[in-house]
Amino acid sequence: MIVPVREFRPGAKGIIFGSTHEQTRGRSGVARQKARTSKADATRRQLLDAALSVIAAHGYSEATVDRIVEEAGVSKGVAYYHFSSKADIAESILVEGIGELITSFETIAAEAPTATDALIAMVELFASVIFENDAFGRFFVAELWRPGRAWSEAMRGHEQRLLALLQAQLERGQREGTVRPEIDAAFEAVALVGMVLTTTLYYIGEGDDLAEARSRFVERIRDFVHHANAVAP
Amino acid sequence: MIVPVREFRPGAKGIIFGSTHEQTRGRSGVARQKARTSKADATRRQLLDAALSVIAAHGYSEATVDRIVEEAGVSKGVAYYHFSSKADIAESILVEGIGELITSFETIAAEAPTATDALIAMVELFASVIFENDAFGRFFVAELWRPGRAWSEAMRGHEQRLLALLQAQLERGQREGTVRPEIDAAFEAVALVGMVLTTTLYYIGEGDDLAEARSRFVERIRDFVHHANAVAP
Amino acid sequence: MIVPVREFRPGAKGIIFGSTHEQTRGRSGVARQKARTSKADATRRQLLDAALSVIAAHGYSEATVDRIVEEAGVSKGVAYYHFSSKADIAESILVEGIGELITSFETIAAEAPTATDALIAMVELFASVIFENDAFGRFFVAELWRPGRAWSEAMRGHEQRLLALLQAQLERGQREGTVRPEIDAAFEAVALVGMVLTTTLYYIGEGDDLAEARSRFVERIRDFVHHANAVAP
Amino acid sequence: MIVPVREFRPGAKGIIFGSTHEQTRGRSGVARQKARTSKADATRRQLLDAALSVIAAHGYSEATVDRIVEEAGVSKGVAYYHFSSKADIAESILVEGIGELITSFETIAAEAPTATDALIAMVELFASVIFENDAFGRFFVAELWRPGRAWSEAMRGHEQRLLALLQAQLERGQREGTVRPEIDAAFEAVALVGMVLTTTLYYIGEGDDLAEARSRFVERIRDFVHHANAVAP
DNA sequence: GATGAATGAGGGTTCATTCAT
DNA sequence: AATGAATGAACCCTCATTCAT
Repeated sequence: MIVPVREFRPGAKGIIFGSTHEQTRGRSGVARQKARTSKADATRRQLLDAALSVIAAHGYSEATVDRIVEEAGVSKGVAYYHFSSKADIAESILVEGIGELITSFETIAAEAPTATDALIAMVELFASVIFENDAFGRFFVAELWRPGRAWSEAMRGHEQRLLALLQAQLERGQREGTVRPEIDAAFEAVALVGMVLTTTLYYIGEGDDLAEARSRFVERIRDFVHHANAVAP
Repeated sequence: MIVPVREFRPGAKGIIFGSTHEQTRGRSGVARQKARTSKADATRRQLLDAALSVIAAHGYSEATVDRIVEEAGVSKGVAYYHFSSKADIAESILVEGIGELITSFETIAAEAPTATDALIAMVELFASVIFENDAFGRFFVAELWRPGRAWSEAMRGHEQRLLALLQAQLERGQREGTVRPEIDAAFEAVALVGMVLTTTLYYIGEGDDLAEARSRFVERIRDFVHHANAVAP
Repeated sequence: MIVPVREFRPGAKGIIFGSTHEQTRGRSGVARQKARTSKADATRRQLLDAALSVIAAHGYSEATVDRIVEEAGVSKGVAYYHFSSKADIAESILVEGIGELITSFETIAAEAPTATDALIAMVELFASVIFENDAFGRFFVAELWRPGRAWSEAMRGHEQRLLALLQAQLERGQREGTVRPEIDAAFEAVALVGMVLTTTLYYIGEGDDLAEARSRFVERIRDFVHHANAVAP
Repeated sequence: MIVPVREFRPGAKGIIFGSTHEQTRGRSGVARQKARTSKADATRRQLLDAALSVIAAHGYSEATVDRIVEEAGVSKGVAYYHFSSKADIAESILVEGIGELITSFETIAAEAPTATDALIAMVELFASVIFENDAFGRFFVAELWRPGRAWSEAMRGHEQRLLALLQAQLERGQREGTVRPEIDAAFEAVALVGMVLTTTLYYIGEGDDLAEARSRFVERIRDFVHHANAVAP
């Protein structure tokens, strides 16, 4: 019995769920203000959105600040008013995005009746999110294993928490007797993330009819994960 | 009964199997000559090796030609004598590396008695290769899904062939009744590549005792793949 | 009766008449702005002036951007902020310079009472301009017949208009009965430009006392042109 | 009465008259040999021909040694065996070409019955030569007034001799009473060269039917020169 | 808060020239 | 005589970042 994924969705906000404003406080020059004006906030959000689309299209290194501010329709100066560097912009995107994922995973973990339900819901949510925001997905894969990337501790921590949440459910499943005991939960968590990410992007890249493809895709991921992990009936 | 993977290995040479020289002829300015001197060939190989290590450490964009030639111990000019651009160097690495993988996969496909044997051998070989040459693996993951990458048709073709070889064995397995019929072979092939790549790099990154870790790792990949695909007994 | 050339001179400004700023708007990255700040405009002009002097001294190919910005006393970056390339800088000079010549020629054409007056005034003005700004003259000759030059359509168009203005007066002269009817006006226009350019530069190169030399020189050009074209009395 | 130009033509040889080998001795490494082998000579000639065509097409600065040796079908090493530098190659072309012109002019000067005959013959020959070898003509114009050009004394000397030969005939014409006494012979010589060069190239550039255009063209040059210089009847 | 002109280090690439073979 | 691999100085251009206004 699968927990309906939709219910786990937090109120729409943030990068990956298409929010329009507010949320994580950066460490930028504006952070000291108790309440940012909505104008400033809108500018910040515009910059993040523009940055995400530019980075998704060309990769982090090839994305230039010029291009980002042009896409955002603001001047170059503001970018450096709201963020301390180009890396700061990019990391904000990643941290916010993964943060949302973590929040959702935590909700799922807390509410799902069984480990199996939780795992399937997590994988499905993950895949859906990437499917609907491939810009973020593309950036995520590229950075996750990019050699020499220099994101902060915060970023590393976020990655670890995301993996830990999956790993925890796998271990819970082993205790519940629904996940094969010989499985290495840490290994499996990485495998899941890698697989979801790569297959999703592959599918999107195919240029199929997305609406139709998505449900088939989620079905496949679910099936794959199920068989890979489930104790034989 | 598993076909011993080792026997499929072609004579050690080339990028990913640690060759020392010779092999694929590039399309560089020098390519028209019938037989490059071994000296020139050595220089070319030095450049490729140096480039691979630099790119693996810092990523393609951050890798500078200056750094590559310094590592190779040659002048900047030769790099452009042997290759037409920085991208050409990088692509040569990728194409040669994937080319070797393809060759090995083809051998496996031709010799393995069953689809299951072939699949396991392929995945095992793939994982082993990445495990032993993480520089190549790192470059491969980074480029495979990098947004806006501009490798040539040749590169695209190589990727497709690699996936096709896996897909073919999955389909063969379905015909042989050992791979679940509801599986989408194309989807599965992508999932396998993504999973092997990401988990391998994760493992290497952990900094464990590699020698020991490797056999456990290969075991896990094999187990995962088996359960995900095999028809329940 | 010769129309006094001086009266045709438009208000002194621009490249060839020694202006200090403003005027033609380039098609550079900054061009979309409604009104550049005078500071930015000054920088742009400094770059053009510096470029002209460097190019005049060493030729386009030998002129380096480094040298130009050094001469202009600005950083390398601004050069590319105001212009899209080295070629763009050079072409701006040419286009602005020829543009001024065209404007003057048009004024002369409109005001001169006879074709003969117009022709003499044009040639005299042309020679004077080159005489006083040999940097521009040198660049002009070099580029006008340089093989493989790749200036834009705008540049080609300007050349054509300049020649057309001369040609029109020659034809007018033929109608007025003061220019020999057997003359090919198009051919003659080219001959005039080539001759003025080459002889002027030759004279300047001689290093004579310029002030004195100039009037003798203009006299000779005028005499030469007169005899070459005039209907015998 | 015009001296038939054709008779002044020296036996076909050299750059501009389409010779096949031999002639001016360079200061290259081969110069000490009393008699170059015909093989070496052929190579040298191939290089000069290739260089001329490349330079004519792209200009001196844009012409690369690589391109020249490729066009000549020889290796890069030989180029530096036969010539000391790229500039040496280019200058050899210029010096040989102008040298032939000088020789022809001297013949004309010695044989023409009157200054008028000589002048017309010279201009006609000059125009014909450029007309038939526009590669040389293009190179000549480009270099003659190129700022910062650094050809040797030999080159300067050749230019001076060419001008001097024209100037001498103009002065002879003044003594003979056929050239207007008020003309400055030195000035006029420069004007003639500049005009012939520029109009010829203009004509060639037009892409007209060359065969037909040429005679009309020569006629115009002759007419122009005649009227510009001749004492009114 | 916001602008856009300015900076300058450094990147990829070209090319005349040299030299071992 | 000839080859072609190798050198390295320079060149054009990019771009993250700063700062006066």
